[in-house]
Amino acid sequence: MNKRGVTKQLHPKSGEARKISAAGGTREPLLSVAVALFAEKGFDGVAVDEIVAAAGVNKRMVYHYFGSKEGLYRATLERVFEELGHLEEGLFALKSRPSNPEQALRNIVRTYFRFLLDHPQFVRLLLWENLQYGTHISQVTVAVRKTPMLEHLEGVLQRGIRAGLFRPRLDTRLVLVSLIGLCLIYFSNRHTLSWTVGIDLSSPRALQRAVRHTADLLVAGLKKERQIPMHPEK
Amino acid sequence: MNKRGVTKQLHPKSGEARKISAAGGTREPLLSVAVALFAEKGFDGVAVDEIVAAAGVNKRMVYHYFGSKEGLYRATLERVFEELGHLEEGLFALKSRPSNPEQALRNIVRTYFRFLLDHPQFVRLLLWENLQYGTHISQVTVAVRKTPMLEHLEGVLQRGIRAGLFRPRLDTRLVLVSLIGLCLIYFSNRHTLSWTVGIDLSSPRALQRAVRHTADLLVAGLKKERQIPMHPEK
Amino acid sequence: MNKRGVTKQLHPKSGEARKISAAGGTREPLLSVAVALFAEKGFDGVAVDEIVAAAGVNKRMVYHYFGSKEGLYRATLERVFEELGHLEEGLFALKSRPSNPEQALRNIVRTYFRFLLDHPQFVRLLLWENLQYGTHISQVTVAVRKTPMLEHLEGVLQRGIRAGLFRPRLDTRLVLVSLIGLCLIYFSNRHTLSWTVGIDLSSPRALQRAVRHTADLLVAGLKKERQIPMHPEK
Amino acid sequence: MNKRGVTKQLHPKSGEARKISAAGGTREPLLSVAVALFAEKGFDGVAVDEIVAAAGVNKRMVYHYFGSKEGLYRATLERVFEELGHLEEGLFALKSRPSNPEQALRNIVRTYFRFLLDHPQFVRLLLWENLQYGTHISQVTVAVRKTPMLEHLEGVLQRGIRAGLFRPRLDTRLVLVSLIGLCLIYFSNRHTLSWTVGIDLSSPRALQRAVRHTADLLVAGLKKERQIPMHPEK
DNA sequence: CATGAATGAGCATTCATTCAT
DNA sequence: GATGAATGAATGCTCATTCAT
Repeated sequence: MNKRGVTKQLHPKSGEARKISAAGGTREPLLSVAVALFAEKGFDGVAVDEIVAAAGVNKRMVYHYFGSKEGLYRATLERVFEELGHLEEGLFALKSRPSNPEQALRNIVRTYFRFLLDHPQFVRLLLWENLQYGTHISQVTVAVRKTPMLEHLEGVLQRGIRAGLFRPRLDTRLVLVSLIGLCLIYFSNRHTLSWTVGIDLSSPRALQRAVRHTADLLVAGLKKERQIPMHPEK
Repeated sequence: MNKRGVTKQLHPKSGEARKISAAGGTREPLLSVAVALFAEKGFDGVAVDEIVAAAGVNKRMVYHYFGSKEGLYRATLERVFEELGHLEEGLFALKSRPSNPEQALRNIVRTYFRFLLDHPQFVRLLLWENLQYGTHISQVTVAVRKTPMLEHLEGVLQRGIRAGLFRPRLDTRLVLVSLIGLCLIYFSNRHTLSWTVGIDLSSPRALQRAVRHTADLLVAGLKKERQIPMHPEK
Repeated sequence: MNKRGVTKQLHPKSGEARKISAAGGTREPLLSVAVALFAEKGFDGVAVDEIVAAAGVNKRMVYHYFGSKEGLYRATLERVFEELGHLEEGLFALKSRPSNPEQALRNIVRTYFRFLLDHPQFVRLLLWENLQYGTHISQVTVAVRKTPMLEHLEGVLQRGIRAGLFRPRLDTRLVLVSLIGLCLIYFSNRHTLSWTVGIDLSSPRALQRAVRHTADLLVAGLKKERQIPMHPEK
Repeated sequence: MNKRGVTKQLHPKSGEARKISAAGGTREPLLSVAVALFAEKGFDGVAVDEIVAAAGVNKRMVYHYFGSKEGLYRATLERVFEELGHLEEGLFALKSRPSNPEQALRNIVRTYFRFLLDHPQFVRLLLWENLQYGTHISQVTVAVRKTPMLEHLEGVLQRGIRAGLFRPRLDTRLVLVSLIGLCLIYFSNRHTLSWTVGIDLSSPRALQRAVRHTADLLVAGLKKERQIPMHPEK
């Protein structure tokens, strides 16, 4: 009762040994390939066929495990956003090593840079998602979670303020946004910046300079002005 | 990038007839619709059919004028970057000349925020492009040009440094990157920030606070430290 | 900008001459093939690929002309229901040849049988449609039209009633339903009838007997009872 | 319908309980669901996934018990035709025995109408089958059997003929076909008739009228003509 | 008996592009 | 310059069926 009377041929693969997946290894390959490809080309830029081909998996499995291309994409976001845990780990290292507020702030900057550098797929998926108005990520429960960085930063700022080092009345969330913006820009706009601003960040040295510059800027930017009031600015 | 590498733009051929039909032709509607759609959905997210339908133009015209979908996309980038050029020149020539360095810097921040707010299509196209590693924009001659803002900022910084207000040895390009990052983050990552940081920028008030915060941070961040070294930190 | 970098090959057909369709003959082949296939297998039983293959037409054309498989199906219904016009023609022949009511009725039965016999695709599509609760046909404007047969039958019945031949108070519509039922059953249930009732209608002779039987039954069924009780007539 | 969360009831496993669970096993749910779905949408219109989801049964069971989708379909036909057999026997054994031929005939019509009304699934499966040229039913042994109604009708007709009430030389099989056609048309073509003839049978009253009309027509149609040949027709 | 994972072919539909006029 | 018809290769998704356990 095949639609057009085509005689069904037996699965030709039944003879050969299955390649890698011994027991149930098709979900994982799919997911890890999806992470790579979606990060690289975005949701619209990737074909399901591409993914299954790269994963060496039957196309049907995407729908078996994830329901749809979008389901797979959501699973991808979920998986990658768990990497924020890595940022937490870096954070833990920061916390356990108590330092003065300025050093703590510099450490945060370094940690952020390192995280962005180490997780390019996270960075790119984040940017794709924002360009799509967060449509998909809003359906991923894992992602909707305040970053622990906020709490940490709050502590650092408070200490700095109490020590008379930082300006009072700092809004921690705005500071964090600025911090993120200062770091992320080097990754999110790398390509256009290299033309319009003439800066290239492919070399480790250039990156190091950027980190130092960023930390200097941020630290100074939060500090209390202790100028001997001689210039009537402001 | 073209299927067969054909570059083909036939462009204004028959000299005299072009001037007239340029106004009410089909090239213009195509281009302005393309700007809107490509900005909204990215290159892969838009179908040529969508564009021609919205422009009320025959599909063939895309290939007539632009050679390919990608050609149209490049023309889109070119168009938008051109507009940017005019805008920038106008903005800085008039606005920020007569103030002291700090005010000038604050002006730049305000201007940048306003620009990002007023030109979401430009912002989005820029972000799409970066996610595609600048593949398309590298073929657009117009775009490969230093932003006039760099020169303007250079002037402001120099004046500030000479006045003893800003730190010496500032790398203008890094400062500009920071400036852009500080402003752009509110637009490029608006959606994920609202979750992870808990900040929402849809209200004008929130945006105003963000602008002031950003300007404060940047100005302070560039200032010379005048602290009386009396605190035993570190 | 091909998704996977597949090199595009030139249309291999550009060399050969186009088969049949010189100017614009792809809509017609599609439609006539669709009539045959949909009648044969029903909407769900036919693949679009089947249709385009049989019509020797590119698949895209289905969507170009009809929008969807369902659109093509609707066009099919529309086309086939126009064949009801043929029934009208037969009807016209009947009208122009005035006869007594009984003969007129017998003629209608014959006409109906002939129509059903001559338009098997119409019959089958009618049945498929009814099994789908008339979902598709309700969207075809042409079809929603009272059959002219109703009017004709009304005339015949009235004449018969006035002549004292037929029973008064006959509901023309119910009579028409019965007429249709009496004829259609030989076509709609041919296959199961051959088993459960043991009747086969493949031979012309068997069909002829069925027609006579049906006409006899119907004519007698409408007649006034004139029985003089108890008299052995004839 | 559930993608991964198939409801999976684990069934009574422990050996001895099996004899009992034969009654409430997985074959039965499959079959009864199949009857409903195949009747509703036809063979091509139903997906195996649909059936197993509705039955809450693992897909494999279809192939375990029935070998294929078509096997399940055949089992469906078998099941429904079996029920029909029991029903018919009961119906005619009891109901129509003690009446005079005319009343017996009217009883048959009423009974048939009621049967069609009460067993829409049977009716629809019959129609689907006919549209597929009886391909599947020909492989169902149970179904290939003369309906007991034929015998019953034969008796009624003979009694009527002997009583001088019905015309002699009536072909019982053709009469049965007419009877079926007269009744079935109201169900098989309900949807198109409502348009072309303008008759609607959704109300019980309309149906009652149809039944009376049909019985009148059939009874009269079989009666001996007793007209006094006095009308100069033709 | 029962299950969930797996399969290859096929599904309706859409893509960017080109042709004839 | 402009149009609508045409094209082949995909697109996301579903099909009936089978495998290992």
